[in-house]
Amino acid sequence: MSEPTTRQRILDTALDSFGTRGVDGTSLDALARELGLRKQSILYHFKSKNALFAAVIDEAANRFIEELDAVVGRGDVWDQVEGTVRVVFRLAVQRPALLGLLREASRPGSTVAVQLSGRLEGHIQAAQSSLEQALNDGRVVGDNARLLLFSLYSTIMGVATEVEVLRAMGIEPSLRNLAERRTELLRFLQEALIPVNPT
Amino acid sequence: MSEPTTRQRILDTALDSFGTRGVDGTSLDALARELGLRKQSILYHFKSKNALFAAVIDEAANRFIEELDAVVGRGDVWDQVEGTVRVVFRLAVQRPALLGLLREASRPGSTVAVQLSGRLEGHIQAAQSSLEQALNDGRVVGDNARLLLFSLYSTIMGVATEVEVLRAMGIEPSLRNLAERRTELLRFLQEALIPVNPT
DNA sequence: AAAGCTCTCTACCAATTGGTAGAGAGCTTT
DNA sequence: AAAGCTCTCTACCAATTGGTAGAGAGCTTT
Repeated sequence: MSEPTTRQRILDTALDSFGTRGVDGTSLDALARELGLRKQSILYHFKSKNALFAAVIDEAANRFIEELDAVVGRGDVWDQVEGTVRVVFRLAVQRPALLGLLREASRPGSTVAVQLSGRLEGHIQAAQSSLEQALNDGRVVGDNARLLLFSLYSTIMGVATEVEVLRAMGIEPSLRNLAERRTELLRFLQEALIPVNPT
Repeated sequence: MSEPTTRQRILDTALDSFGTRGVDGTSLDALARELGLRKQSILYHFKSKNALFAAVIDEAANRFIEELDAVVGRGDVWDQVEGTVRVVFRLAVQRPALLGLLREASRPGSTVAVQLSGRLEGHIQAAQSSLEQALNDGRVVGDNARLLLFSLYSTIMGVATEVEVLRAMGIEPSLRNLAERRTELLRFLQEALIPVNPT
């Protein structure tokens, strides 16, 4: 376990801060303070705040892809959905800022959205064609693979991310009810996806 | 049709700007410029930027409730789901900033989240007990009304809001494919909610 | 007509923002 | 040991931020 480089430390801390307080809500001075550095040292490693943001997005994409690759890609479509839910829920506990950053980056009109989607393109394509196949074989219910994938993404990310909505509904997010939430989500998705009479 | 008051004009413009560029991304000077005023006039009507934000959240809650009341509340659970989808999709076209603001306000750690959820409490309660009833009667499939409502919310808001994700999947959001997206969402939700053999 | 209220303005301000210039410490290469 | 490279620092800076103080125009109430 070698010491992380300063550059890597900056990326890590920036990911957490950007993902929780937002990019606009994070000043370079505050970030540097957190790192025990001066802002000018950050600007040595990244030529501007925007360049840092772009690098953080790449970093987040890498982490996300890394997590997904470990679980998704093998097995039936349903195994893949289940694996994705498992990954996303684990991240919601271990690294909530990562999901927060994805949320920030996918805000309408975001400048880094294109960059991020480029990084995830392969995974999106793979998921889509896997879903397409399952639709043709009748292993999954639906008309349009792309739109179905979009609904799946929205549901999973929303359920894992919208903790304030959860609070508004009188459920304090906790580790104790996390498993229950995940089970209910999986039940919901299974109901939506899996045909009753498999042919 | 009477002239709107300056106060109302500020609320309207602030809602649009906060909802699209974010609160941090909107300076009082920029807002005033858009209104043809000086920032000090805004600060006359609202004692601070934060007070303005709070008022905008209330305004957004009112508009949202108003839209929902016009469609939801009568008919079966499914009619209510369908009505909600219709309302949210209409807003996504006519007033995207309103949905953007809800998104901004429900960010994890948001200070106004409590305020907003207070305003929507009645509606959440009504939806929940309506869903509870339907679960008991077997008109809807599921275990837990609250968590089911949470899944529904996540799916509907996500599908209506995540336009950048849609782009990442190769679908340019347009009015032309909006109807298709809504139909697919409704099909997905129906599959998830409505039992195959109604007893 | 005088007094008061509503509202927008000009004139400022301290703090914070992202960013530049360049010094200098310490290690590595010649 | 000299020269060069990597890295962090101090010293600044112009622009922008949310906000205060208070003048004054115009309408309404007395």
